[in-house]
Amino acid sequence: MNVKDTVSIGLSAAIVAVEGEHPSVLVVAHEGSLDALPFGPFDPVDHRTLESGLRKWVGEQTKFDLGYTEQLYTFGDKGRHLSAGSGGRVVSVGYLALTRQMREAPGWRGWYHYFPWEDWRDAKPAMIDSVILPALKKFVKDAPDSETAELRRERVNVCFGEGWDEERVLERYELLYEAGLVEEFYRDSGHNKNENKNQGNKKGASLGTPMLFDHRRILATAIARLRGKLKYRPVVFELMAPAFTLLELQRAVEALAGLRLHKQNFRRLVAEQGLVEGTGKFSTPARGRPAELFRFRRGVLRERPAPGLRLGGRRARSG
Amino acid sequence: MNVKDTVSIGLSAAIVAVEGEHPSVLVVAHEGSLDALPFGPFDPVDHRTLESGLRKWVGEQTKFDLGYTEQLYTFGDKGRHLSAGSGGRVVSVGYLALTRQMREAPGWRGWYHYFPWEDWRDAKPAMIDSVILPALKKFVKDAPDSETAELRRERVNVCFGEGWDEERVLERYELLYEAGLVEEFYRDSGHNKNENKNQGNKKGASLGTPMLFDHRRILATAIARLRGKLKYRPVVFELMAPAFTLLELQRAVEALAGLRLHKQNFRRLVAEQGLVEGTGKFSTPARGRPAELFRFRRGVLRERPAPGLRLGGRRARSG
DNA sequence: CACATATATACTCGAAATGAGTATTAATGG
DNA sequence: CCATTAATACTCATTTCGAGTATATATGTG
Repeated sequence: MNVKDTVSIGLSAAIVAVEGEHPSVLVVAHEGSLDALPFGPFDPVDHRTLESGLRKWVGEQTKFDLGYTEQLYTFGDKGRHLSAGSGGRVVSVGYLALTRQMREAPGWRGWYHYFPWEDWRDAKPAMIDSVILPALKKFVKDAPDSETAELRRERVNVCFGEGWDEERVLERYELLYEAGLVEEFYRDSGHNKNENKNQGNKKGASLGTPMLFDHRRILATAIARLRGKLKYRPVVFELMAPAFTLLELQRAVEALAGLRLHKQNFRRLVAEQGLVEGTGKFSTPARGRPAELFRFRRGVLRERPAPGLRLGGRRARSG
Repeated sequence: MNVKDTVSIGLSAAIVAVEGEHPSVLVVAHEGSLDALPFGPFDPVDHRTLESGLRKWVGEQTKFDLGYTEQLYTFGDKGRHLSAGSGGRVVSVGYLALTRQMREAPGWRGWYHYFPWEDWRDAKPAMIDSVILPALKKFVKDAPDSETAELRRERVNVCFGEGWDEERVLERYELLYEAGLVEEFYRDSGHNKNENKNQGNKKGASLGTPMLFDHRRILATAIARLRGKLKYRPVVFELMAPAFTLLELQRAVEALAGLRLHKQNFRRLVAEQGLVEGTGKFSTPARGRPAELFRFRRGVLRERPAPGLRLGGRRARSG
């Protein structure tokens, strides 16, 4: 068997935590100073399942125990993984993992560094109108034929047009990739950045912080999945301390969704869903009225078919 | 490199079509006469992406054009997939694929053969009360400790208790598997069926038709995913002929969801969403008033963020 | 032809969920 | 006492949903 015919399997994990208003992902330092997700090869001899292989590698590299984990997607695109010329084909399986222990591990980095266009909490990110849309317009115009142009136009509209859908993180990243707006595109294709006409950014700087291999794509998948899951599964609580105020809970959800929510309605929702129960204790804030501390009510899982926080209320800051 | 160290990648597909009221999946005959999903190797040299590899061999083997495809899950469990003595490890990537051409290919089989408890269109399947729930009650009672019992009770309630959630196909299958109610459990564990006390079915017959390896699990994943997707993505149309009546569309959705829908509301929904447009032509039924033929409006994709058929209306037959 | 049958299509109506407020209360620091 | 910060209570119009009733248009039968 030729080395070039072999397939090896890479396992990568997007390990997510939220500290206050900042959703973060654990990254490891790497060659070329590129951020990378903790990853390693799957060893068919040592590892009984894909997930146990992942846990082993992550444990060795980060000293972290993974709690909740979920398989995301398996990527096998030619040319998307290799930068060094080692030859064999790599198929990579991505995982999402949630944890609340953030400790003082040095590797945590806010995920909006990698996806600055995904944070709409304060306002629509200016870069969308100033950089992204003009460049994508060019991408549509430069399509080889009118059919491709129409397809591209539709994608641009779905991804960045009217009605922001916070779940389409992956679709947006893929579109930006294909349009040559993220660094990884040039690395993967071997083209020089300045050759590309679609380049919307004059200075040659790409959008967001790039990552090693296809790790940014995996992270995009993780964020998309997590944002979707929030709505019908009480996953936020995996990221919260055992006791929290309702505002802290709301801030965490907002951080993950990249949106502001209507405070009163958020509370109504949480109360009606029976997701939490009061502890009788209260927060001691520096200023302002103390809020009651709540804990997650495990019972919901028994009662409700789909307990989650269907967001919806996209609103300007009101509290 | 030792042969035993190599990993090969298998691609399996749940290829789904709907004929009238019957949702079907393409299965291939196999050793031991067990039904199996079509399975093909991923070729790292020929195939640019996993999905293109899938399309290629499905096209070669079945002469079918896949429309919509979606990756489901990647399994790598040791011993769970025996690659006929060749020794190497197989990691299998499962896909859901939709097609409308059913032709006279012999391999189509209704998916409720494999999951008879999932079809609630006529009524709640009697086997749930007569066989499943008693057996699961026993499964709860036989738990090694009270904590496990409580967990099992919760799962039973979520899966088969009040409020049927048609999307939990995989959860239900996994529960039945663990409770020893499906054939695959005995095959995988090597236990004799009659040893098991949890066996709720006196005759020793298991629930539903078993499949090769973990293919029934993959199919359960496919059905669950498809049922979920129906609600926010216009995937049904991938399964419909180019022109169809609204009742045909409704029947197809009902077949997939395993539920009856309220006819008038279904029409209202379809109309409001702008999912279809009339063709001006009419059906010519044997009896009854002819219905207008509709076609899918591709434009929705441009206009709506999440066009789908959020079902909801679980109702007795009314038309 | 009248009529049973099967289906399509239109319209109604109350209940619940949603989105966006206003108003009031409880704490703190100066 | 008052400005600030946040919690909490309550209101209200709009939309969506579930479940009907009513009527229209075809066929084939006695």
